[in-house]
Amino acid sequence: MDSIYELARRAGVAPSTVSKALRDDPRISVATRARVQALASEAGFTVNAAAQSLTTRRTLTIGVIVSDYADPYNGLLMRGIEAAAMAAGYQLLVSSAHETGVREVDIARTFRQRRVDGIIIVASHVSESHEHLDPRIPVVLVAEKPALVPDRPLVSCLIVEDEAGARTMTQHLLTLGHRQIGYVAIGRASLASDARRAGYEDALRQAGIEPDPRLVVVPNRRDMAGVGAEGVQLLLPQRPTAIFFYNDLAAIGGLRAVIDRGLRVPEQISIAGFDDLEISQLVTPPLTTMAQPRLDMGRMAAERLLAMIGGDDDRTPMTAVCTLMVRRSTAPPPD
Amino acid sequence: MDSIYELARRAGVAPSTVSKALRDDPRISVATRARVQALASEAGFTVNAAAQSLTTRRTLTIGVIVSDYADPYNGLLMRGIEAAAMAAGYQLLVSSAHETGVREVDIARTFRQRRVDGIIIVASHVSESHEHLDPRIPVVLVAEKPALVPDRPLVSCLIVEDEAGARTMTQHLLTLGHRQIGYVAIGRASLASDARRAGYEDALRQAGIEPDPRLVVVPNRRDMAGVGAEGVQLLLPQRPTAIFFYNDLAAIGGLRAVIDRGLRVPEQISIAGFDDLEISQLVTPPLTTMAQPRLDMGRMAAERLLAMIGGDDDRTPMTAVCTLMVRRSTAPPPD
DNA sequence: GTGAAAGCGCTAACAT
DNA sequence: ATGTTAGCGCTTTCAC
Repeated sequence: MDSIYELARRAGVAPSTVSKALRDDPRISVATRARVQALASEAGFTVNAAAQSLTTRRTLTIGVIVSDYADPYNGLLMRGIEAAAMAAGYQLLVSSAHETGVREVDIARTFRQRRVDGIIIVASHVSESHEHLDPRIPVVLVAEKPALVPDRPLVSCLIVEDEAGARTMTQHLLTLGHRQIGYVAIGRASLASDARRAGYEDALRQAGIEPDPRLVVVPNRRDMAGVGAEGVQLLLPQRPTAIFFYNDLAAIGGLRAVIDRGLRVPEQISIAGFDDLEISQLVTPPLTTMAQPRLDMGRMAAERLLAMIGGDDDRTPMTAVCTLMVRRSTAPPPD
Repeated sequence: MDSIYELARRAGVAPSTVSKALRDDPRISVATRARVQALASEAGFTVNAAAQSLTTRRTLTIGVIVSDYADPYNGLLMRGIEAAAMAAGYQLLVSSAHETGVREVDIARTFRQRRVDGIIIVASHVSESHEHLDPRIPVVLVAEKPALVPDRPLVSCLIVEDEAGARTMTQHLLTLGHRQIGYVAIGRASLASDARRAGYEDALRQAGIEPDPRLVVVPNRRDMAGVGAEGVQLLLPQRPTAIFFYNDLAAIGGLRAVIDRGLRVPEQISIAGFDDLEISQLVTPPLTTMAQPRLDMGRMAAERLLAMIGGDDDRTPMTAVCTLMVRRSTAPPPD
């Protein structure tokens, strides 16, 4: 029993009738629909999706490229994407672009081969991957810079307000009285890191402070916690009273390093991050950070993609608004 | 250009020749193989996976059921699974069983419908899900109790040494001199939590201490950090000098709660977890915990599944050995 | 070394 | 309300 023909035989109807009945097509009488469905579930029969999509030309599959499964930033995003996708009857084919640059091309190729109905690229330093993608299928880029998003049909993006968020955070630190504020960027080319730095410098200038380039460091370490630790090491000689890190993971690594040097947070030095990971409110002291509505972002991305799959081509970038979460890692500077 | 027929026409050969050429079948001359492949990549052509799997009866797809994308426990596991799967040319169709119990049936159904070649169920309190699965396709259960794993063909499992790990951890605390050791379990039925409790009690008995039921608490909160916090609240009146938590997330929540009550860790109270999440070495103080080789576990699970897909039916449970990571959250009790 | 033909399991027109 | 037929795009015998 693994085709509709067999079921049709058993039910004493035509295959096409079974096909329709199984999809609850109203052209089939309620009675036979029920009968066929009962027979199917009794026999544990499910239509073969491959055969189905061969005729319908839709796979009901969304390809998701995620930077790394182990990056806690992605979790809620995935949850949001899945929620919206599932609600619309779509499944997720997931691939991570973890490290390996080469692999992106492969991912793109597999997605093509599988004829996914659309693609979501999450939080990538993977920006180039969409260049390998089939231009006929819709793509949504999450947390990508508009500058990197080609303005072409079926390509949409969701922007995080990095610059504005960083400005807000820096203003928070300025308001507390800090004047020596460091920024820890990340090494590999990251427009998000650049944008956050721009917001940081902008806030300083608005406050009449000329940004001191020695207060901006770009660690070489590849892991985020390492970036934070190295950032602290590079920055401490400049005697900052507050350090703003590219993201929470770096901030938590930095926090660890600062504490290990015997400094007290926030009494002697303030620490701030960006992202608001679930863990950030649990570290000691709880981290002041900019929250990103990641669950909603995932949902928005998936919904936009579904709209594009449905034929809509609204490409206006979506925007995720960040919210300042003031916790205990920031306080006025020591006198 | 979206079928092999068109390509065949352009190449001036038969479709079946293209089919073979594209798969590098040695029966086709090197010359035509090269020509066809060149033509294909030039035209951006890829074979339709649906059509392909309709004939071959393989989808090269592994269905993965993961408890929750946002659970940091799963990240490395997924990474391991993907690494092994990709290496063998398989893709991952991922679904989370986040909360909603009902959904498992749906996931099972979609996996059936899509004819995935095998299924990996990760870290589930989702244990019943395999009951809905097609008995003809291989399944690997990760971090499941053998007791819950039906002994039937094509069902394999990877066991975490919960009891032994918990015993080791408790012995560590005993060795430090603790006598009043609390255990924070989790509310929802969890054999892992039960097993860890058993190991904990066993170690106590071995040390000549009769386990005190009042030192074991089962919080009601649903989120892990909340479980930890509530556990602390329930346990503190019993004046434990050390608390062993079901897992790291709970331990970190508990750590937060203990510190918020003005207690110093580890000077006044020791804290221990289980799992060794990436974050656990970054909290303050860094957490003493049992490490699970999660990356390898993922890899092992996938490799076993691939073996089963390949026809092997070795069902002997695989075992993940845990390692004690002594960090700064544990120390001798105060006098 | 290459080709012709049948069939994988389904859906979509088009009958009836 | 149901049945017939012709594909969807591929692989697989089996011929040549």
